[in-house]
Amino acid sequence: MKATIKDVARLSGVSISTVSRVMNNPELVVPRKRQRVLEAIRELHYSPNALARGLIHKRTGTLGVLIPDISNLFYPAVLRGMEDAANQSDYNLIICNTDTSTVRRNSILKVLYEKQIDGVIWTSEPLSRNSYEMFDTLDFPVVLAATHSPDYEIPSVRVDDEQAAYDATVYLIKRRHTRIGMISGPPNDPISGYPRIQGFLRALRDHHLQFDESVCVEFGKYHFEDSYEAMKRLHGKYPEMTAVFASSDERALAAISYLHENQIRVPDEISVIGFDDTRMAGMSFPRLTTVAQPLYNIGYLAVDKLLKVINENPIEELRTCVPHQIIERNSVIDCTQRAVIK
Amino acid sequence: MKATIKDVARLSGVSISTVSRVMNNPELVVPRKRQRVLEAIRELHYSPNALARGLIHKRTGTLGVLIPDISNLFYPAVLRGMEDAANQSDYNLIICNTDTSTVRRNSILKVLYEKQIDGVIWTSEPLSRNSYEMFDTLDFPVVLAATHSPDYEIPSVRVDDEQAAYDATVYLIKRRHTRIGMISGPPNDPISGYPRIQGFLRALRDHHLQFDESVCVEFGKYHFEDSYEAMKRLHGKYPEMTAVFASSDERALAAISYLHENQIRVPDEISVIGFDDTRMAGMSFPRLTTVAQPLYNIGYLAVDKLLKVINENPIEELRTCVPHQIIERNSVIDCTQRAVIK
DNA sequence: CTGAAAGCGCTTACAG
DNA sequence: CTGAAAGCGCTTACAG
Repeated sequence: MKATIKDVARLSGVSISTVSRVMNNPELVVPRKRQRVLEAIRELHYSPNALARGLIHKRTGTLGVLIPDISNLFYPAVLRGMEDAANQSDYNLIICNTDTSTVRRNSILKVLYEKQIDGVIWTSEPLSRNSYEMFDTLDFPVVLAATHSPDYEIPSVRVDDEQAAYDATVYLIKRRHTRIGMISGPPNDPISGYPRIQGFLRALRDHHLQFDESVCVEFGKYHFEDSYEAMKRLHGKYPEMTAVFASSDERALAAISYLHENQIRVPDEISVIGFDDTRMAGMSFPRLTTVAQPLYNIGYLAVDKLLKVINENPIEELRTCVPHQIIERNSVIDCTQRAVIK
Repeated sequence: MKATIKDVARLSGVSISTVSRVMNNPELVVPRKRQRVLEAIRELHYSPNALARGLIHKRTGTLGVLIPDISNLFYPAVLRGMEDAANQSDYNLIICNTDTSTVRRNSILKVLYEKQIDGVIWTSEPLSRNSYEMFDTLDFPVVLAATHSPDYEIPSVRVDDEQAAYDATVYLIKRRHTRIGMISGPPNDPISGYPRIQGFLRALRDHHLQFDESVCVEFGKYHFEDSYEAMKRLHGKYPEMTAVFASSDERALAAISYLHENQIRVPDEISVIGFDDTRMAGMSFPRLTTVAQPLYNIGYLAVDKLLKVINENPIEELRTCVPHQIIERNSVIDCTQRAVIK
C-alpha cells in the first residue's frame, strides 16, 4: 500500500496539518518537528497524491496535445520542443491522435476535460468553427501550433506559409530557373495547401515568369506515394521544367525518388527544394535543400504561450510568426551550371 | 465555473447519490428521475471530475511512457501503436523523454508516481538494476517495449535482435556476397549493439566466410553523421567489400549517402541492408531493403500487455518476441549481377 | 428505489 | 507554532 499523509503523521507524532506544512511551508514548522516529519517521509517512501492536490488547487499540471497523427515525421521535433517546454515548468503532456476526425476529437476532448487538463495545444489542423466552440464552451485555454486562426482570437505559433513558399520559389528563380513546377498539398488545406500555392504563384508573377497554374502545379495528398504519382503527372505535362518546389520534405523526397527512378539526375537536370526541414532532409541523396520551419521552437513556444495563458501572464502577441529559413544543401543547382553539365 | 455533481443534484431535485447512480448504475434509478437528472446534466454541461473518481477508485486511466528521445524517427510508429492500444481501452498516455539520463528518469518517475499513473512502459533502453529497483519500490506495473531484461522477471515485447541480424546477413550471403561489412551501434549497447553484432558474426561463421571483426565492423553512435564517418572508415579499411549490413535504417541511409557522395553506386557496386523499417526506408534512393521490426505492433502489444498486468489478467508469455521480416526493396543486388554490371 | 454519512488524500483558514 | 474542522468532487455501503 502507498503511504498517505496520515501514515506520516502517525509515525512522526504530529497532525496531518503539520505534515502538510512541512511539504508546502516548511518555515512554519519548528525545526525539530520538521526533522521528524522529513524522516518519516523518507522512511515510508511517502510522496503526496497529486489527485488530492489537484482536487483542491484545480490544477493538474498536465496539458493535452492534439495532433493529427504522431506517425507523421513532421512531429517528432515539434513534440520534443513541447516536451522540453512543459518539462521545464513541471508540466506533463498527454498526446492524442485525432486522425483529423471530428468524432475522435470530441471524445478526446471529453476525457481530457474530465481529467481536468490545464490547457490544450491544437496542432497543424485548421480550427473549425465547431472546434472553436468546443473549446469555448469547455472553457479550455488553447494555443494553436503550426496553424492559426484568422477568424478567432486564439493564440498561435507558426511560420508564414505564404511568404516561406514565396521565398523558396524566389530562391529557385535567383538561381536562374524559369520553368518551375510545384508539388503541393490539397488546395483546400488552409495550412500546407492554399497559402503555399499562393506564395509560389506570387513569386512567379513578381518575376514575370509566364505560368499556367494548371500545368505547373500538381497535388499530392499527404503520403509519399501520392506525391510520387503527382511528380509523375507533373513531369509528364511539364517536361521542360528545370526545378520543382515541393511543399513538404516528404513530397520532395517523393519527387526525388521519381526522378532518380527515371534516370533524371537531381539536381543536374532537375533541382528540388522542399519544405519543413525534418530530419530526413539531411539523410537523402542528394541532401535536400529546403525551407526550414523551426519545428522544435514552434513546439516549445506554443507550450510556453499556453503556460502564460494558464497563469494569466501577458503574452506579447496573439499570433506569433516564427522565422523560416532556407537551408542550402545539395538538391538545387544554378540553372546555368545545369546547362554546362548537360 | 465547472458544474459539479451538487449543481446537477440541485437542479434535478435529487441527492448527489442519485446523480452518481444515474451515471454509474442507471438501472437502479426510476426512469422518471433518471430523465430529470440526465436533462440537468445536459443543461449544465456537466461531466464528472476524474480526479475525484481517481481518488476513490485508485485508478487514473493514464499510463506513462518513457522513451529516450521522441525526436528519434524510430518512435513515431511505435508510439502510434501504443496510442491506439491505450485509446481502445480508454487510457491516455503521458510520454516523457529520458535522454538516457538517470537523474531525468528519477524525476520523471517521481512525478508520474505522484500523479498516480496506473503503469509504465519503459522503451528501448536496457533496464538497469537501479531502474528495476525503482520500479519495484514504487510498485509500478511495468512493461518493456523494444527491449527486455534477461535478469528480471519483467514482461517485454521486442524482436530477436540477434536472429534478425543473423537473417539480414544471411540474406546478403544468399545473394552471393562474401565480403560483407557492418555499421553497428556501440558494442556495449545491449539492444542495438551487441546482439546485432553477434548475429552478424554468427552468420559469417556459419557460412565459413573468413572474417576479421576488426576490419569488417565499424561503429557509429546514434546519429547520422557518426555513421557517415563510420562508413568512411569501413570503406577505407575494407575496400573490397560488396555489401554492408547497417544496424538501423538511419545508419543505412548514412552509408548510402557516403557511397553516393563518393560515386560508388548503390546497389550496383555496394549493396546495403538496413534495420527497423522506419518510414524513411521507403523514401530513400534506392529504396532501402531492410529487416523490419513491427514497430506499430511492438507499441500496441506492449500497452496491451501492460493493461493486462494492471487488470490482473493472465499474460500468455512474459517475454514476447515479435517476428521480424526482411522487406525487399532496391538497395541490395545479387553479387553475381553486380559483376556483370561492372 | 433513495438519501445521509463516511471516506478517498490532501490543503487551508480558524482558533488557540 | 499547531491541531481540529471544513471542504475539494466524487462513490459506496448502510438504513430505511
